[in-house]
Amino acid sequence: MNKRLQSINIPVFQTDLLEWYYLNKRDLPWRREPNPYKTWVSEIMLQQTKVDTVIPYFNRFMEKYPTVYDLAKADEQDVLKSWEGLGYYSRARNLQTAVREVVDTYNGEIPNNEKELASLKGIGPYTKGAILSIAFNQPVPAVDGNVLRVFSRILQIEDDIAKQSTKKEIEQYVGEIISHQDPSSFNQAIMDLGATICTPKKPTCMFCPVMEHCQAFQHGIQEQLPIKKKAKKQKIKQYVVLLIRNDQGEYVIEKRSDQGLLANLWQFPMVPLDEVGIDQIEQWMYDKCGIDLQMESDCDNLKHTFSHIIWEMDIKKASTSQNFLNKDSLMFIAKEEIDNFPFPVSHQKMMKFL
DNA sequence: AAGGCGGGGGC
DNA sequence: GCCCCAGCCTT
Repeated sequence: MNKRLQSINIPVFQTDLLEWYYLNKRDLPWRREPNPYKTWVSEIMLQQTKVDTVIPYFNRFMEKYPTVYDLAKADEQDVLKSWEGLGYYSRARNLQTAVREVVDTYNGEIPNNEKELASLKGIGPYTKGAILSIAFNQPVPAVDGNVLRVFSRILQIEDDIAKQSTKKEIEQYVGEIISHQDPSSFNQAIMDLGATICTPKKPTCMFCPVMEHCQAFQHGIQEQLPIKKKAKKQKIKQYVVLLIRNDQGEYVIEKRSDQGLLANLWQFPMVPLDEVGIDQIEQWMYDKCGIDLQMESDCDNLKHTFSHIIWEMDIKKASTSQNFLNKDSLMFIAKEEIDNFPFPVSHQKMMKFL
C-alpha cells in the first residue's frame, strides 16, 4: 500500500462515510428512480455547474427527452433551446452526438465498460467513472473538483490540483479507498461531503463524518488546501450590438458559427470594434451582411463576463427598409417568434429594448 | 501543459 | 472584484 494511505484505516473510513451518507444524502431528481441515461444527463449538466442551477434544467430535459431515442431524434436547435442559459453549450451538442451513437452502435444500451464509454463524445475520465460507479455500481474512481478537494485535505496533498499528475495520484488513492460493497454510494458520498461540509471556504469540520481520518484537520490546515494556482485574467472585447428593425416590425438575428464560443446559438448582429471603426459600421454591415441600415439611437451599455473573455457591448437601435436577407445565417424575425431560438444570456438581456 | 469554453452565486 | 462549481476538447 502507498505510504500516504497508511494514515487512514480504510474499512473504518468507508463505514463512517457511508453511514453518514445513508442518513444525509441529498434528495436529487436524478437519484429518484435512477437509470443510466438519467445518470449520464445529470453528470453532463453538472460539469462546472452547481446542483441548484441544474435541477430545473434536468427536470425539463427529462420531460422532453425521457429516453436516448427521444434525444437522438430531436432537432439540435431544440436541444440547445433546452440548454439555454446553462452554458458550455458544446456539452449539449456532444451529448446528442453520443446518444445518437449509443442508439446506432449499441442498440440504445449505454455501455457499461471503460473503453466504450470513453469513446463517446463529451465523456472524459470523470464522467466515465461517475457512470460506471453510480449507474453500474462498479468500483471505479470519479474524480471531480469535490473529490480533489476532499482528498487533498484528508491525505494532506500539497501539490497543485490543477496538474494532471496530481489528479492521477488522487485517482489512484480513490481506487484503493473506494468501497467495493457500495461504490455508487461511496463516490456520491464524497461529492455530497464536498458540496455540504468539506466546502472550498470555511469547511464545517465539526460536522464531518470522517474528520478523524483527515490529515489537514489534524494539522489545522484545512483552509490552506487544496493548492491551486490562480486563473488568468479575461481579455476585454468591445462590440456594437445592433437591434435592426424593418418597417414590418421584424428584427435581424444571426446564427453564430458552428464552432467556438456559443456555437450555433442566435444573437443580434455584433460589430467587433477592434476591427471596425465606429464610423464604418453601416458600410461594414452592408459589405458583410448585405444590410443597408440607418443608425437610430443609443440604447444601453452592457458588460458580460465569460470565463476567458469580457464582452463590452454598446447596444444601438437601427432601421432598414429591407425585409429579406440573402443568407442562411441571417433572418428577420418578429418579436413574438424570438423565443423559439436559443440565445446566449448576454443577448437575452437586450430583448427588453425591442 | 495550456487555453477555450458560460453562467451563476458566495463573499 | 475573485473564486468556485459533479470537466472536456483541442492544440
